[in-house]
Amino acid sequence: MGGRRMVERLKEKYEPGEIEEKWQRNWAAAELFKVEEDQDKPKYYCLEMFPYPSGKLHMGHVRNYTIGDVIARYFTMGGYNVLHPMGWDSFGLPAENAAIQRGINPALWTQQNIKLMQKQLTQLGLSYDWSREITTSQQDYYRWTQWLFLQLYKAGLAYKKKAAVNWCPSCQTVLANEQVVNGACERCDSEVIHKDLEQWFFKITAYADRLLENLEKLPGWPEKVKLMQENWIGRSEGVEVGFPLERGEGKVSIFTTRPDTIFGVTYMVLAPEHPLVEELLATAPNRKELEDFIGQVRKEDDLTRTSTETEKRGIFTGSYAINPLNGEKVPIWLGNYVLASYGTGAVMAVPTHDQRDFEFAKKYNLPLKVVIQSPRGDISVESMREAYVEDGTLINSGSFCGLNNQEAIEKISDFIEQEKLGKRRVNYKLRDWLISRQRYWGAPIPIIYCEKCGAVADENLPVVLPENVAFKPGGQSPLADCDSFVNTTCPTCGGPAKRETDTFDTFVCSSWYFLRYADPKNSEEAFAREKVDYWMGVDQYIGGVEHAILHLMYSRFFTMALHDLGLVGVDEPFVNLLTQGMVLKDGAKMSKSKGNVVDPTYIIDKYGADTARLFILFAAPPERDLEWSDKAVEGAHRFLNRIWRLVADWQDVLGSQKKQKSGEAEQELRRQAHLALKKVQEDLTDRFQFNTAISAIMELVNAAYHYREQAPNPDPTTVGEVVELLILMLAPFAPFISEELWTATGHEGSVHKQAWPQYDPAAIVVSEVTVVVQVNGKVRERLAVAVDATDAELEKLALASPRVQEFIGDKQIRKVIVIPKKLVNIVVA
RNA sequence: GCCGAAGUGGCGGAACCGGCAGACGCACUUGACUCAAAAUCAAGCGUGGCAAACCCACGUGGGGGUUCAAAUCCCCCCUUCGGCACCA
Repeated sequence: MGGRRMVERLKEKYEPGEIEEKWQRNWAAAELFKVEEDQDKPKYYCLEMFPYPSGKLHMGHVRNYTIGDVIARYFTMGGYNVLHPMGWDSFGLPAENAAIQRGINPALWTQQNIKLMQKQLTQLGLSYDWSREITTSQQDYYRWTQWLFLQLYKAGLAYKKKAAVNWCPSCQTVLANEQVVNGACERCDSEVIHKDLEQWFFKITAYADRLLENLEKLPGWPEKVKLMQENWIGRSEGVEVGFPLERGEGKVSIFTTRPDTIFGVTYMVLAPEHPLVEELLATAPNRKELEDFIGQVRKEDDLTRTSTETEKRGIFTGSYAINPLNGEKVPIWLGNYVLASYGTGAVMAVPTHDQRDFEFAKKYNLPLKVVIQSPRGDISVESMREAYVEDGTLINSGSFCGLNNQEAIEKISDFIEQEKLGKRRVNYKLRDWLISRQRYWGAPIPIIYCEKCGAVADENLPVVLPENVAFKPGGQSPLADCDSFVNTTCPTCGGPAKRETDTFDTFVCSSWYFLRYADPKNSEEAFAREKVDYWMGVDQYIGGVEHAILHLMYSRFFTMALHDLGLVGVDEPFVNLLTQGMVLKDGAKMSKSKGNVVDPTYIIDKYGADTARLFILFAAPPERDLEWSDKAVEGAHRFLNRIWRLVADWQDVLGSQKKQKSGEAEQELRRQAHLALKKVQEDLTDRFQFNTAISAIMELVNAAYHYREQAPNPDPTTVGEVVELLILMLAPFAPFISEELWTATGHEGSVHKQAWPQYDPAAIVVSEVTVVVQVNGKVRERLAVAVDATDAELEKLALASPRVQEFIGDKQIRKVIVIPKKLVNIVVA
């Protein structure tokens, strides 16, 4: 405990506005939260997902950053060297829209917004090391985004190809699969259409297996998020089998996870986009009908096309293939329910054991053949109402008859491979990540197209985004029209060449920002490996669950790829992940359109940041959704007032030299303080239960008020210790008032640089406990008993109670269960 | 349709490994202070029974089960939220 010095009296009233502004200034001047690598302390990297600088902080941000701040401050007090940075994910459409609609320069608009938000974050009392601030739209950052892209490009992990891609007509750009939600753009909700375009991709599928397997190495991630990623990657094992065409040389390759049902194939279905279709059309007698069908299906939008609700439709092509396992002739159909983009774009159809095939076969009167019999033996074509998809025994399957179908999957796969009919294959739902965007406000893709040399990497970085461009209301990217940008020379041959005019998806920028924080000012390289290796991985990452797939999977991919290139030591970026719940008002997410938005600035102005923080931490556990309540905010404010008055009241006692007797009341108060400390510590260490930690502090304050009532002459030693502990444990939650009270109680230095206090186990010890006595499981008596009472003594005491005897009456005692220090249960019959 | 999470007072929530259900806060009621109100302090506050209780019964979405003992474990069902959605 530091020495006390004479201090000014605290004002009677708690006035957060004044003190919060004062400490904002003092902390900034003292660079209180600046960190450097330090080999003598354990490091702790605490990170919250950085925001898009919209210019206005919303409650979701407040919650996200408050949670992170409590963790950062708690670990700092716990002796860790804590990295707690903040920055801006500042490329993106809103800046460009502002330019188009209001003629504002996007860079300037972004810069202004950043200023506004910085101020709001500072007001919240967040302990960021602002010297590490990064802005993804600035050259000193995006040149390294470009550089990292080139490293992936050279490693064969970035490529350009023509493909049917998602196009948002409103945003006027392509989208990654992950950005399409129910057939609509995740940003603006417009219906997404398909376009055949040449686009840049990252080969994330090369990491599909690792992204999946590594999930097991992430025990600190919520199961929910891991499951979502697992489903998104969508790994399935099966075999790819070639069905030779009846006429001609070709064959139709299909992918199936159910090779055990291959003897039950009665037809096959191709996607209308399948490359073989054109060939089949040439010889088809019903060519016109087929073309009509294809035209119809292709016209349908994605949502209808892929909905389970949509009726399955198909048409026979007139051609046949041969089932290579039994030589049967199999008609080839086209169908709207087969996806060109998954597997081979063609399926074998087993209507008896696949529900989709069953429905299709029933509709078009295609034959059915049972090849798996249920253990009850009741499966027959005649009695079937739906496909039989359970396990069973193989029938009608040549030499494989009699096998259990699970075994048959292996045996038939082996056979297919031996006979070279096909081979085992793993398929993924995951597609490569489409990273190019037809927008202006993003990092330019550093590629130059030369007529002689083709696509050439531009190593002369940064490729600067030109500032003076014309924004047109049409919504098209102005980069393509910017001649001074487009026209350049080829780095290889020096001849005339043109630049790529697409920019990166902003998710590319945010896939490595956590690495840059380790070395944010480096102008020679993206980051020094030793600095990144010191700070990585992120010990605690905090953000909204809406990034469960997008940002969190892209960042994992990036980290793995950079690890393989030898640029970073870790291959997983985030060790522990906390996904915080939403902030609701009237049961719904706060949104402008619903008119239920509560402005954080308004709350801070009215009650102070400490109140806002305390409310948001207290109202619900962090993972759960939080319902906003004006009344509960006032409750949080009332609590801080209560602490303020207590300390103000006791200021005289603290300064007093008078020794008072330390009696039972003092001992009890001390016990409460150390109990609270233990509870807060446990709640912050094991799991981030801020709500119960705060309730423990509230109980301590209640106990202190109780003591004040009881003891007209409070003991300065006890009061001093209790107040000191109270302020220390409040510090991570409500940093401003804690700092003010810390100073006002005569301490030197910042409360936020103090070591977390250790609770005194001796202070917590009690001599007596209350033991509950039950008769047949119902509580009938409570006894005050010595803590060290033996089981036998407890039983004796319980039976001696007249009340207990009353309930036992003349019944026989069957059993007595004794749980030391807790309970005695007497079982009677 | 499939996968996952959650259902506890008037409300937000607590209850760690099966051991006193409802901590803490909000709302509400009462008392003190005040001419009065607000603020503050103190006390009460699951439902039903009773004049009342320190008494009794019931009570953690519903139904069953395991156990001396279940909010907690098992089975079935209902509701809400989230994710995926013809992935062969």
